[in-house]
Amino acid sequence: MTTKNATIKDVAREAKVSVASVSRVLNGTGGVTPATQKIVREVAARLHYVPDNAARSLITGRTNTIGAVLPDLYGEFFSELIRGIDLAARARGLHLLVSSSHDGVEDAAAAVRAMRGRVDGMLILSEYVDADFLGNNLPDNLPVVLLDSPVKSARYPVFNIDNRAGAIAMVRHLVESGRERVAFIAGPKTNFDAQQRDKGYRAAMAKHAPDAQLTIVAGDFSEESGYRAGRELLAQKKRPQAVFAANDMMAVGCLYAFKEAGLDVPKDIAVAGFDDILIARYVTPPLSTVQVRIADLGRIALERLAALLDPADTTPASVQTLGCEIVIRETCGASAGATAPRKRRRTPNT
Amino acid sequence: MTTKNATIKDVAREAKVSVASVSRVLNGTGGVTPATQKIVREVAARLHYVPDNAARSLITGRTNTIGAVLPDLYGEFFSELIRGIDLAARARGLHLLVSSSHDGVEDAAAAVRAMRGRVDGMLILSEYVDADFLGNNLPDNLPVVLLDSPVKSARYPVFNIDNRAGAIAMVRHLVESGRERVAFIAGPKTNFDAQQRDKGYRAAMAKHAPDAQLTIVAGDFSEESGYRAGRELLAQKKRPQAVFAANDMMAVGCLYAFKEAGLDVPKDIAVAGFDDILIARYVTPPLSTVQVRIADLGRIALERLAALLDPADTTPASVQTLGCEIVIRETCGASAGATAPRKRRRTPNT
DNA sequence: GGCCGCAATGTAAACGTTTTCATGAAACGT
DNA sequence: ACGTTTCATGAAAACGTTTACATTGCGGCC
Repeated sequence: MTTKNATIKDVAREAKVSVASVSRVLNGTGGVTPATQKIVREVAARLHYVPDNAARSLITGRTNTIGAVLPDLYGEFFSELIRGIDLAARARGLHLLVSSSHDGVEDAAAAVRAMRGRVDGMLILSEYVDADFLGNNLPDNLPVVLLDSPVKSARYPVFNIDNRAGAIAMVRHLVESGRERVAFIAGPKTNFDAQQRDKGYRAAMAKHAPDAQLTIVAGDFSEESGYRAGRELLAQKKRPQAVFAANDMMAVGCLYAFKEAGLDVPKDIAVAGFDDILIARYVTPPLSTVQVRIADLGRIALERLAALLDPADTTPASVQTLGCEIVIRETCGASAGATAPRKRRRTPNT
Repeated sequence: MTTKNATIKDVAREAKVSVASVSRVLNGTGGVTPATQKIVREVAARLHYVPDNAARSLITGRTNTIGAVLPDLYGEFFSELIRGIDLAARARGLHLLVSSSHDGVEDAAAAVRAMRGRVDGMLILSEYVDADFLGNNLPDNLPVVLLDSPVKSARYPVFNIDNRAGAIAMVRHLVESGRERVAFIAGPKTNFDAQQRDKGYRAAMAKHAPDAQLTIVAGDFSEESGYRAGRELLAQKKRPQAVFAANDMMAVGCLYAFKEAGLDVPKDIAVAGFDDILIARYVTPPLSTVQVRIADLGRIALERLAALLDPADTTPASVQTLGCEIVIRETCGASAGATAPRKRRRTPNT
């Protein structure tokens, strides 16, 4: 058994047919007698023959693989995203090549280039990627779908989360529940989601609480930064009535700061986050947040990409936005209890 | 720019050299005049030339890609595992092809076979995989590293978590803290980790609480099943003094059942889990658990696989076991407070 | 019976690289 | 000045497939 791997030629020789016939049988191309088919299959099975994908890709120009370029694999966001992508890919018989953790535009470029000839299409989520970047680093006929990106191009479909609408809905809820002074804990400056959520916050405040002063403190999406932001807010002369954090981890950190200071959430101050990560449900009190169906985002993006793989596809590229849903839990004053109906409001898709 | 992608021939023609020289320059094989190098590089850059990986793989027999076969991508365990793998792979310039969600041995076999010619080696974590399976579905010269597997073979290195020692350490701690009657919530019967944790529980009870009666209720690693198990335990005539769940999600579910029943954890009953997932820290009270350094497991396994990729490697295959560490938090009676030093006990590696 | 058409099969080119080997030129030692 | 070594370069084979095209054989039809 320490023999070399069987090739199509070995099968052909052993079955006393030509390689073409073997290929035809194994690919189901048709035009082969049932009798020959049987022989070929038997021999192939006996030799444990499996076609070499490199050779096949070379000639067909297809790899049946799609590449996913992500900034990192850390945290629930990416794990859910990749899960959605993987599930959808698998359903279509596509393989998934992941490439993550690039810090810097050069690094990202290398990662993208390294996929040449390895994938039929790419799903890209990276703050370093814009239209120029793609034009310079990718063959121009390679299907690409962008995630969470400000790029507006007729060439690349984009799928975004409706961060703005989600933020607006949450701020509106907070104000309507009687809390005019809503503070905001911002995310990283270069993060597209964070920017959109920031904009949403400002827009909602302008509309629903025009008289309240804006309070925005910096954060970087980490729990630690949320904790610091919480302490900073406590130190202010006029404490806000509610805090809206640009993501859940910061909201959790903020919650700890308030708890530490002896505040009663939500009575003294309300807290809300964004993402609806798993732990949002488990902190005490359970965290109100904006739910993003991340796995769905991955699935939808992959489905679009899969459609693009067919050269006959002519759907024009467009920017699509995925609605989110606010989930009101106890940090905003929802009644306690696991069975309490949660208030939800969904922002529409597209 | 809607031209066909440049090949090495295009570069050669344009640079007025042979394809061999282009190849040599771009691979840094040496034996090329600095002058020619310069020209080639310039032309390559101008044409946006990127070598086709399929062709390269075909001739070199290497793909610089490793495959990761996992049962699912859901939950923190797998996301951490894949993250550890990815990081280590990236550090070695290896790409990562993931394949997940197979339910059934045939499905897994297809997944494994489909990787033929796509990867240089594989990392496999699957309950369906044993030595026979691998022998039947893989070329016998393909490097493979197994994760979390009962397989003992001179052919395949295996990396396991020391579930047994971890379970023993936790049960011992519970008993030593004055709780003799420790109940166990078991995991899925077919899951290797779950089996080992079960064994550890029994061994520890036999040793440290030989007089206590064993109480084992079934579970399936889901929060829901933990909740049901918790209610089942409450219904028993003689309530246990502590509950050790085979994973954290079940422990959390169990915690809810107890909370719902008005019990005081840890005063009335102690609870412990296994895995140390993120939410263990965030539930109230914070959950005692056995910490598994999952990302490390992925990293170490990949490093071993990478070593195997070098045909000169002669290290014999062995089964290695990664120690875990018990983390005592409030569900076992540790003092509250974020800054309280957490009691930890580490079981040794290997 | 010869011819046509069709289905099954085979032959060989092509895919884009790497790499072995041959070639020729330059550098070197005597 | 001449043989020998070294070095840059090029030509061509090889990798394992798919597929366009050629060939074969055979039955049916006139």
